[in-house]
Amino acid sequence: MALSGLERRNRAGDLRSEAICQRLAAIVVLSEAELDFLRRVGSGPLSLWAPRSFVDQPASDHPAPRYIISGWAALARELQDGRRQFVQLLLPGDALCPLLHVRQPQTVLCLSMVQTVDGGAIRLATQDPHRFPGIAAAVEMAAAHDRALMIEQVIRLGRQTAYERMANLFVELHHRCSTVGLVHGDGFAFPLTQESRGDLLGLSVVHVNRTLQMMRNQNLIQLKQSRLTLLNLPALREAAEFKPPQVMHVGA
Amino acid sequence: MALSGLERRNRAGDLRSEAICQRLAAIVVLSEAELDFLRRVGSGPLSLWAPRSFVDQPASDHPAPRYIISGWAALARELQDGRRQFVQLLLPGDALCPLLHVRQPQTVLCLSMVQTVDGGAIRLATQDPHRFPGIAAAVEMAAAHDRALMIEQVIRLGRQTAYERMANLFVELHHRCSTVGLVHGDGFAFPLTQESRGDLLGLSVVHVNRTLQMMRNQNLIQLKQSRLTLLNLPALREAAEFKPPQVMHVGA
DNA sequence: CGGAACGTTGATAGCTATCAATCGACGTGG
DNA sequence: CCACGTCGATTGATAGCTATCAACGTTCCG
Repeated sequence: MALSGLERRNRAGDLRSEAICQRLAAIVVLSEAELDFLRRVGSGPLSLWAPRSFVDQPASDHPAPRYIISGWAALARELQDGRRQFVQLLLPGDALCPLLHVRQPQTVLCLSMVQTVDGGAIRLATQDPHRFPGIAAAVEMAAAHDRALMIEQVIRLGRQTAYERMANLFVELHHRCSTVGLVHGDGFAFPLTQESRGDLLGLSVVHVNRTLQMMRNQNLIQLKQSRLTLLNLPALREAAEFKPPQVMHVGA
Repeated sequence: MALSGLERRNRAGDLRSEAICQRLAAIVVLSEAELDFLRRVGSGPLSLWAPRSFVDQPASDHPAPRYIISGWAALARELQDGRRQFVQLLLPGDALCPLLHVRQPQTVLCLSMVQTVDGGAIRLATQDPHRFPGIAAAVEMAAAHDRALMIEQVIRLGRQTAYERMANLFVELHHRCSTVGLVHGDGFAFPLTQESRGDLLGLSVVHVNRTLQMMRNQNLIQLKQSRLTLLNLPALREAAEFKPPQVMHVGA
């Protein structure tokens, strides 16, 4: 069937904004007008980054945030002797502006092909809470949610064993992917190499591999062709001691 | 000399708010009116917590933040089997509202006697950026600064050795204490037991002790009677690979 | 076919945890 | 005043988790 130019644009925007809409709508109920607004964000110009590329930091002190439409990235830090640590993973629907306001030697590294859209409009919406109460609240709470996830990362690295860390990570990612509609049958695309997983969990590549084998042998997971399936979510949750951070709904 | 009631109140407020004023003024230049405003915050009612006590979480979804006037606390998380991890330390001048908007099993544990004041007025000031541009900007950037410190915590726990972690922590604390005027001659009050240090750095008590001995034997630090002195700050910085996160000054 | 990237496996070393015991400081009650 | 218990710091011995080194297999691609 034929679509007018406007309809096609909106359709494309729909698809592109899907992750953003789902992420924010999972936090606060958004009005139809607000969803429309977010869909228009998705019809703006796209940016593309190749796997392994670094997202260049804008020179401006107050850059507009960008939002990930598809693909995975990581906020990474490298030590002088080459050791590397990922601070957090950035998934579709997440904002890509982690260095805001502070100068620190972090970089944003793309782990797969990454598509982003400019989030300047979303920032403007947050500054007009009268017109976009839902968006304003959701963006604020999404930041609190991200903070809660960083706390999880601290717990993992500080007090959990390799096995627990990995289980915890898998459950967290399942939850996050599920929020933005990327999970199908408890499986989801998982574009991390074992080296990346090591950098995220503070482990060596070799140990990542061995821990993974253990979970495979216990029939807890299946991982092939960059697709991770959690075969026994309850057991993984138990081992991980992971509870998804629950955002509280704010009145007014 | 005699002081009027008002003057005395302001003097007391002065002293009490000192950490808050210094913390925020270190980020953004504050006008005299804004400093006065913060001093009045300090003359409000105090709350006291004993060492080892937990700060009870307010039932409200949107509680007013509290600010630490004196003493140290920690945002802590306990695992089911008793393992404990501190996520971040809370020092004088820091806001004491780390669980905002998200339900997670964290607690705030006082590591020494802690005095706080109600920060409701400060939150109101941040919502009136026209009247208090400096305070609004400073509070926002202080949050970004806290986030940068949590990133440091991730790096420590993920990729640094016990020795590096401890050096990094000491340098960070020196920097933070220095910002709020608590450092005298490269030494500052350090109310953490070795167990607390372990919970913060993801180490066992025994290993904390041994690492500490090593640093003592190298004449890098001196720690007695709950007072930590950094004898060789450059060497510690080198070992820690710590760069204090620099807040960027935002235009308008 | 060669090479690069990634995954896998074995052997070894090393860092850190755990267990246990001792010591000093402190406060309390007899 | 002293015995006692508690808390924190310290030390030694041992175990265990994880890193490192090295080699090999697999897949993919030019």
